[in-house]
Amino acid sequence: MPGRSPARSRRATERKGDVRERAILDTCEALLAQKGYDAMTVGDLAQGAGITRGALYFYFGSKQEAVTALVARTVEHLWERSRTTAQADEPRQAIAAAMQRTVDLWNEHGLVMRTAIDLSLTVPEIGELWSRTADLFITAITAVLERAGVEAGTEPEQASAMARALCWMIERSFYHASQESREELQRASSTCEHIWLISAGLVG
Amino acid sequence: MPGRSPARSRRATERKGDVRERAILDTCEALLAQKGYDAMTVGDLAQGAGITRGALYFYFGSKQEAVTALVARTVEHLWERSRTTAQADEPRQAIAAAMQRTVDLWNEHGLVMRTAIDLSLTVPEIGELWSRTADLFITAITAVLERAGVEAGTEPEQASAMARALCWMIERSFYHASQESREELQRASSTCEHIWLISAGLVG
DNA sequence: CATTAAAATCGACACTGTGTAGACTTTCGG
DNA sequence: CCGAAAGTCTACACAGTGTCGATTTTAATG
Repeated sequence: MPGRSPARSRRATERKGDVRERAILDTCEALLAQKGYDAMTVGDLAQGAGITRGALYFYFGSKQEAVTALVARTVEHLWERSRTTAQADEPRQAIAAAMQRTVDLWNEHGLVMRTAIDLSLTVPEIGELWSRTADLFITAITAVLERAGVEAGTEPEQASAMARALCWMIERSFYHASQESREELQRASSTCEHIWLISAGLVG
Repeated sequence: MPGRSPARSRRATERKGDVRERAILDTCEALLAQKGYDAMTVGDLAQGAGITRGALYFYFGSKQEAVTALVARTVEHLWERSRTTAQADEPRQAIAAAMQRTVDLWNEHGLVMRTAIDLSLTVPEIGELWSRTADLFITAITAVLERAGVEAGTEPEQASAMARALCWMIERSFYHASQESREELQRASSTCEHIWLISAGLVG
């Protein structure tokens, strides 16, 4: 890997490699949509980026590494957004807002997110990224539940564990729905929101 | 594939191939646990079953086919059980019983079930098997919700859609928990049961 | 602007796993 | 006991992977 992780500080001119690297990730995303992870070959990736396999290995050590980088790019963008978004105070509003943001997220990045989920078992790096992302959500849900009056704590029927289950519910529902259509995603969102509200004791 | 699906009727002597086929599937299950799907090779499979690769291709056309057969075997066993299990009338009891059965299922077959879920995207055959299994659960959950007074119908806040979301919640929660430990699975079950009860309006 | 070290690229090679073909052996019903 | 079906093996052709050393391009610098 070239000029990677450590604070890339201010750089005068953009290295040619940076452009290529982006091209590779873009190609990766496109191929993932076209043929899926398994069918996608390192050769395809290189060809799509306009270089040979040999050259591609200069950037990424394997298909997995490339996809991991793609997931990292997407997930960072996702963290960015969640950091800069205001949190509502009133639970009902907070829930509605969170669900809407999540729908947007899946509409934009559904493909990469599904890929991340699929690979989080087999590629530890991706597993780590995704689990950190999930933790963000779980923490947020926990906070809302507690503010709505659900007992705090980590026992099976307290806020933390419930938040985890709700998070998985949303993940899986969106995973499936986002494969179908935007409408389906919207419907899934409504259902999940409803269950979340009930679980928070905000609907009777 | 040799003497497969169609009613195997009563057979005088068991074909040698039937034994071998079972051996292959058993080996497959063991290898899945040891090294996981990706790392498992057709050669490993053959070796584990005491034959050469060439011979293995007599039984299954590929690694995927073998795993599909393993999933089919497990899932059939699962359907069998759900068919012969009595359904309780009282919703609270029905929910508790269903959750307990599901815990048992995951304790026994967690590995294969996780594999099935992972591969249901990439292997259409497995996707079909698993989606049919999920439908069984969704139907059952729907019935319980309706008996508990949740409005019937397929709109996002009616029984059917809610059942689907709850099913995904359980699937995903169990998927993760069953990787950890039996205790974790039991705790996840409690949490899911709690949310199911609340969603059915039976607690609160 | 000539130099030069780093960055980027290429083609060829060795390796591993897949799936197929054809020949050989075992099993077992008639 | 004989012949067909069932089961097995070895050998091969092929795909994709990852590595290596040689070569070309880039861009900072004196």
